[in-house]
Amino acid sequence: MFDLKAIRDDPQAFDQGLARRGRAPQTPAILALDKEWRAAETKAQELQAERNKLSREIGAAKAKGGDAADLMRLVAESKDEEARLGVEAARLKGEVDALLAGIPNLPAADVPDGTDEHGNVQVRLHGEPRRFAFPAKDHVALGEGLGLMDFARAGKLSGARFVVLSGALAQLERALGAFMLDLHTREFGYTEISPPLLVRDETAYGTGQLPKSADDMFKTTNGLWLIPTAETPLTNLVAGEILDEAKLPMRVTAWTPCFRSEAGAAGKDTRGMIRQHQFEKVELVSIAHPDQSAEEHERMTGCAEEVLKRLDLPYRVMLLCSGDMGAAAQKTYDIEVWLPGQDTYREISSCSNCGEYQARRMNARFKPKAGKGNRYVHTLNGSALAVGRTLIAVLENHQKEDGSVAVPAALQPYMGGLKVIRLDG
RNA sequence: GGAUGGGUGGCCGAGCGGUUUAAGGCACCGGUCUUGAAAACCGGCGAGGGUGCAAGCUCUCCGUGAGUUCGAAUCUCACCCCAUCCGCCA
Repeated sequence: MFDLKAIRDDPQAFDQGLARRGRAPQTPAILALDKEWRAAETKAQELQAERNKLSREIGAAKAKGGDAADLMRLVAESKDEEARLGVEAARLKGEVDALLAGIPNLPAADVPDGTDEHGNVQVRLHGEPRRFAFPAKDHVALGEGLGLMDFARAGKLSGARFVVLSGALAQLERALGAFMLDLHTREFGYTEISPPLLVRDETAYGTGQLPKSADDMFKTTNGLWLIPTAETPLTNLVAGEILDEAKLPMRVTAWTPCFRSEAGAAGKDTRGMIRQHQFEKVELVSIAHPDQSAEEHERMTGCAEEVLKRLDLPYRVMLLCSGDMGAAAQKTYDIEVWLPGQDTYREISSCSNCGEYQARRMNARFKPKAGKGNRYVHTLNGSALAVGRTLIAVLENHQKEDGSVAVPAALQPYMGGLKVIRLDG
């Protein structure tokens, strides 16, 4: 959502921002509707003011035991017109709001221009792409080879894009989630949250999944949405609230399943665990002061990177270009992990600063110590990390020629001291 | 799922058809007093919008949405949420 006043003040800047995202100018339509709405609103309010005044006079007359029939007739005369204008104003405002709600966030100034992922810029590289003296297997070959990753049975239970993990791989998934949570809570000051996995329309709207991405989510028969990411419940924790400035930044984390219908991804990443309807993810969310959100964004990205460092996984950090960012983001870093089985880097985390885009939709504000009024907070979210894809990365990067997999030292305490996952267990 | 009681500003809480312009308190801000602080006292203090250069004027908001009325926080209906009890249940 956007500040209508800012759009009125500088429509050019707004459309230029949209152009960077490859969007057509929106302000002519917005401002035309806005003008109509304000005209209707002003007229309706004038009639309301008049009616309020007359009603007070009626009250006063009746209190004195007088006759108010003339005044009451006067009110009745303008009633239809007032109602008509009121409905008209509400309709126009609804149109403006609907238009604004569908527009993506404007890119931050330091986001590179571009139309797709080819415009992204590498900002950091950590480690070297791993090479083996033997042909690298992908996670499917490794997992199935170990007898611990079963797509056939998952298909029997649930269909495509599901997996059954067992034994040491099920344990590895649990170890990864627990390790990540411990890192973020103990070393980076995040508060662990166990949120609902089903949310209402308003909640999905607040973070921007609705109205645009309804097709990407699963809906229950009683109208709730299965969360596509813990960003949704975590960010909405502060919806409708006026926070104490001293409490910022508020940092929360959760390890949850995520559910995605992958409606537009037919044929993409159909092999293996890369793209599933259900996966686990540890999410970081910060509710930050507007002056500190850029700094918080860097910090959050660093927290996600730390997970990869401790698991000894090579990665690079990409600054997304204007055309490749999600709708809510004003700036996004993707972290891509090296996958030897695919001989490429694949996204394993996405850390975004959403500025006040989500805060406006959620009506999440804080009371500044200095100055008057309330200000919108900035919201940030980042995966740290996507557990399913981290599991893939561990398998592929720590594989050995015989198909066994070394457990990174950081995870061994979470696996009962297990050092190597091998065929016989 | 059934019954009952509730949802009022940042928080607590009164109000249950017309000076509500939402009492009172807490918190917060400014001031007096003080070496400083506390206490006490005085004053200020909800949000969003329209209009205007501005001072100001004005509209909306008491869970949400409809309705009754000249006039609704207050009455009616539906829905949502919370609490308690009962039922069911991991």
